[in-house]
This record gives sequence, structure tokens and C-alpha cells, in this order.
Amino acid sequence: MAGTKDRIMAASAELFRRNGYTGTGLKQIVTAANAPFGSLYHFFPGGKEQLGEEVIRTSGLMYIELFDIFFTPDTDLVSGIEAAFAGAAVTLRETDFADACPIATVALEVASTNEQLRKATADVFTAWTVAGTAKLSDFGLGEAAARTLTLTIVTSLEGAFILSRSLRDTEPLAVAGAACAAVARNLLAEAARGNPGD
Amino acid sequence: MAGTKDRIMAASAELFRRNGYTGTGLKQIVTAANAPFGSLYHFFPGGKEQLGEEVIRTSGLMYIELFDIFFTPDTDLVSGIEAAFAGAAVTLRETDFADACPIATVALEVASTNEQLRKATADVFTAWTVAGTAKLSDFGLGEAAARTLTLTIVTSLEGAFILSRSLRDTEPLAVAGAACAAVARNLLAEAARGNPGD
DNA sequence: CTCCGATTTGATAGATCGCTCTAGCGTGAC
DNA sequence: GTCACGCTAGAGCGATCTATCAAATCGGAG
Repeated sequence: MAGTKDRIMAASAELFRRNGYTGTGLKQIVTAANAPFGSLYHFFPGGKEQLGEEVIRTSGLMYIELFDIFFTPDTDLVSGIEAAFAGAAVTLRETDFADACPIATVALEVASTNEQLRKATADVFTAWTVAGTAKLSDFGLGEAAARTLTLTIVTSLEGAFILSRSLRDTEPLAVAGAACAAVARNLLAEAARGNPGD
Repeated sequence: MAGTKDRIMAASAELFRRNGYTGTGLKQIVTAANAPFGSLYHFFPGGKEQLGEEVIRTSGLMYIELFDIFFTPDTDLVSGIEAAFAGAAVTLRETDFADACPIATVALEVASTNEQLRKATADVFTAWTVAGTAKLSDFGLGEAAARTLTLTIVTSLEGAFILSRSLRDTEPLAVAGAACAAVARNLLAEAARGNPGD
């Protein structure tokens, strides 16, 4: 039996992603996690806010691994981008358009209302950007170009998730993937032409 | 004095955009709108759900006008895209990173939890896509290319809003704007090369 | 075994939620 | 005047929210 704290974290991550932060009740969480209510305040004395922050940070950082999965040294950059967006489309369809970004819903909810949680989401996005930039620099791009491409991929993915979940159609994801692939080709061509990305 | 219903709609639109749907209480709305509580149920007998739907549809459709503002026949396509993203960045900074997309927060919240509201957001995104495709077709792109570019712009904008609001930094918006401009240049070059976009 | 701290348990407080209800107000028709 | 009707006004309902609390339970040390 996985630890109670882990079960609470896992259930919270799923509920926050699907229903949002304010849309998820603590009773709902402990029920889904098969945990007693009191345990929640034992492990998270800071209450819902502390739970939210820990969930954002851990489930957000787990997604960094995806960079390593899709961008390996032996496949080219454009193929990696296309595979990443195609994979996201498959996951979305398989989960009935529920499981997209683990923190996007919460990020929008708290951006103007809860500084502690906003900071947590910002740290996750920053970590993604740093990790992606490092990873993509291996493909012959300068650091500035790698950062640009990383931000382009993340923003496109996030935006496409919104439209795809709302429309229940993966077309936006496909279009966004193609756009990112095109941007990657442009940047690669530019780098090959002798501009090392300053 | 503007009608009570209009004040309720305006206050709801602002609160939903900043705090989300579940994060906004009806008491909060009538207080912000300076309206009596009973009036809310007089004008919206369907309760919070009907109010949410009307707000999504009207404030969502108002944004279609932005296509006409930024994409006029006498400025070129790439300049229009760059101006749109730059304008969004100014608005974001001016409102302390609060006012971005009027429906994105709600769209993510309700996508998997409320079919009626999910449908409303989907209709808005569809209307944007249709209107944008028609508008962008005037710039020498085929209809398929115009639709692709519209979806690219909308998804990039939405995704950049998430990161920019969370990070309190307009860099993602600037990067996304540049990426869309690059995609537009590619599509224009392709169209000029004789492919009418089938 | 006894003891003690860590963890589990659920009842419950106090506030707020969406919503309903009835009474009153104001204005135009007649 | 007075009647009808659209709107104002807010008290209050049951449900649910986050959070607290004291008691029960468990496992390892001595």
C-alpha cells in the first residue's frame, strides 16, 4: 500500500488537473485517495494551499522527463517535435480529453489570486524552459535559438491543449505541432547558415 | 446608469476571467456589480450556469472584432500578427498581468466537468477560427492555409497568455508572436510559389 | 511488557456556497 | 386613483467548504 501522503498527492494531481484548484474540494480528495480526512492536515498542516503547492511542484517537475523521452541524440529535432505533439494527441483522446497539462488549469486560476501558488507554477514553467533549452542546444542550435524554440513548443502545446480540450478535437494540437516543426526547421537552417545563435 | 443585467454581465466577465468560474461566487458578483442579489435570478433564472454561458458567449464573441482591427487590407499580414501580439503584451502589462483571454480560464475549468459550458467555449473558439480564416484568406492564402494560420495564432496566443501571466513576464508572448510571424511568412512564400493551398 | 511519538480517524465548528422565497418599490395604463 | 408588472431587496435554506480537535491506533525502544 502506497503511503497515505502519496495517495493524497496523486489524487489531488488528477483532480486539480481536471477540475481546477477551486473546483476541487478536500473531501473529494480524501475520498478519491481513500485516506482519512485528518491525515490530510497531518501531512499538509498548511492546508489546501500547501497541498496545492506541493502538487504543482512535483507533478510539474515530473514532466521534465518528457524532454528526455522525445529529444534523444539519435533522432532529429523535427521528428522529436512531431512525435511529442502526436503523443499528446493520443493521450488526450485516450483520456477523453481530460489529461493534458498538469498545471495549466491551476496556473490560470491562481495567476491573479494567489501569489504563493502563482510562484509555484512560475517556477515549474521556468524549470521546463531551462531544461528544454539545455536539451535542445544539443541539436546544433545556439542557446538563444534553443530557448526560443523551447518557449515556442511549450506555449504552442499549452494553447493547443486549451482548444483541443474545449473542442474535443485534436486538430489544434496537430496544427500547433506542424507550426513548431516549421519554426524548428527555420532555426536549424539559420544556424546552419552560420549564425551560431549569438 | 447602465442596466442591471449589463452590470452583472460585465462584473461576471471580469471576475470569471481573473478568478475562474468556480472561483467566483454569486455574492461576489452582485457586490461588484452593485446589484441586488435577487436581480441576478430575475435576469438569469438558470442560475450560475446560465450566467456563465451568456458571459462566455458574449465576451467571447466580442473578441472577434480584434481580427478586424489588426488585419486590415492596407497592412501586410506579418505586421498585423506582430502588432496583435505586441498589443496583447501591452494590455497584459497595463492590467498587472490579469486581463488576457476572456474565456481561457473558464474553458480549462469546465472542459471535463460541465458539458453546457464546455459547449459554449467550443462555440466561441469555432467562431474565432471561422472568422479568422475568412479574414486571413484576403492575404493571398488559400483557405486551408488561412485556417492553419488562424489556429496557429489562437493556440500560440492562448499558450503564451498562460506562461506570461504565470511568469509575470511578456517574453513568452514575444516569442510566440515571432513564431507566428515566421509561420505566416512560410505560408505566404508557399502560396506565392504556386500552391494555392488546395 | 510499558511507554512514547507518529499516524490515523471522523465528528464538528464556522464560514460560505448556490439558490429560493416573499415582500416591497416604482412607473405606465387606464 | 389603482391596478399590473418589471425590478429591487435581502433574509434564510440546505449543502458544502476549509479547518480544527481530541481520541483511537500503531510500531519500535527500553
